[in-house]
Amino acid sequence: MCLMVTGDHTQCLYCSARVHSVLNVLDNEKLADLSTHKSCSTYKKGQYIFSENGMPYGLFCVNKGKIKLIATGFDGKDQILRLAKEGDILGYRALISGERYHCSAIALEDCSICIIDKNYFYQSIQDNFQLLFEIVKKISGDLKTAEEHIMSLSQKNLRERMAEALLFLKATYGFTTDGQTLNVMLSREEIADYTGTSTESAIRQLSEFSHDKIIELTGKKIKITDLPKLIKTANIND
Amino acid sequence: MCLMVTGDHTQCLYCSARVHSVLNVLDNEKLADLSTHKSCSTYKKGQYIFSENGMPYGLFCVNKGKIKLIATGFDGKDQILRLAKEGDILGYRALISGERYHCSAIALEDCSICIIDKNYFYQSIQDNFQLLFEIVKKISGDLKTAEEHIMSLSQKNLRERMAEALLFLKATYGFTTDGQTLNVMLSREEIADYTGTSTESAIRQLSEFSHDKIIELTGKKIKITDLPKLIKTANIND
DNA sequence: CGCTACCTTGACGCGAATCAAGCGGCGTGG
DNA sequence: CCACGCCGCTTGATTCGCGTCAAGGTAGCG
Repeated sequence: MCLMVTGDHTQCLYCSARVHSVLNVLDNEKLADLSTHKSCSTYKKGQYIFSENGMPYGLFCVNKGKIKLIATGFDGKDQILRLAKEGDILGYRALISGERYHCSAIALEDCSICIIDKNYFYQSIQDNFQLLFEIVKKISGDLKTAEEHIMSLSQKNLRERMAEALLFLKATYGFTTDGQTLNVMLSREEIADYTGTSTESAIRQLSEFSHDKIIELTGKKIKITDLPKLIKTANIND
Repeated sequence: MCLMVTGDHTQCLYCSARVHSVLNVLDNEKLADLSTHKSCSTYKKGQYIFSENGMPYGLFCVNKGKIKLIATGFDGKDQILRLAKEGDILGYRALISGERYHCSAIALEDCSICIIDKNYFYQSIQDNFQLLFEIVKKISGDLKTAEEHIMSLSQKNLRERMAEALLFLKATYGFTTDGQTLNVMLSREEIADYTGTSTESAIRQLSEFSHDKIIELTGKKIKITDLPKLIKTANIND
């Protein structure tokens, strides 16, 4: 049987993001049932999907669009903690641990997102070892990423961290069709918020990379012209 | 029936650390069975329990002692990522995600630790939703802690981070019987490795706290004499 | 009793934050 | 259609926190 992936995301079975999702471990029958326990929304660029300190009421499942997860410091400066794209789930950490959100999710571009009912989700993971196991692996990956970020922030200088940040963006969103340009448009401030620096320093570092012929900058587009040199600059050991 | 907690940790049923462990969700029968699928070891202070890049062969379960989890930077400087104590499990992240260890575990003092067979562990989490769920909650907590650490490193100055570090040690290991002295002895270098600074700067900051009458230093003992002021210094929002 | 590992303090220099000012693009309203 | 204003980008000047280097003290251990 050939699966009809029509892109009708109200029907999980036909969701275009299905193959990239941890929910793909569910069989067709369960996916069809899932569709009856969720609602769909769209979010404009810049809109909050959920907010720090809010209580989760469901699991977010990204059908389309890019999202940043941020925490805001006491002085108002943001830190980008994670990035998400289609097929990703959001809000699983708070849902699993039964806590409030400790960060906010904001749309980086117009998004289409489904919300799976909380109780249905709890029931699903109890009935389905594979589903919970996939989610644990996801959280484990996030933990590893976070701890690598800790290493980076505590031991590396700005130049190395910025190189890592660009490589992280590449790993997360990939390139556009030209095979060199990062497939995501972030403001300089957002790049700084991931890297853990000021906007001005981020700008200076990017323009230094540009002078070093490692990248090319055109507005918010970033083209990586010398990937080996960028990797070398990042000083990654493992 | 009254449980015999004799402290014989070769029998999980009677392990003194049981009540603090995620494994406590198992019933008596399962705990008894667990004892037949594990081995016990002791580790001297400073000894490696597992190493970065090693393959996990089982789940470590701490019966006694304190442990640091560290990652070593390319310049040889360590970063303390997590701390563990009796009742804690170790090595679950790599085991779940099926990867190599991305950090090393080192005994901060003489330890007694059991190793649960890997395949038995996999079988246990498949047969027992509650066990896996407890472990997910544990990893979720670790992720939250790690992301708070990221915030701290990227936005706070040394004074705030050091205050946070002392509060973290208090939250993890608590006080000794006097109700003020941290129940853990770390070298200045280890404190620096958690805080993300140099040994010299850590020493200077601790001695500044001492002058400010926030703490009292006696060798490696740290007595928190003004907890409210320490909390205020840490600038914690949530 | 001496060696080694850890702790402590001082001096210095650099990386990056901060402050300030000018530029450019885009959307809105006259 | 053009002018205005706002927001993001960029660059320069200045400051300063903290890392690094150096030297000396102290405590524990064989």
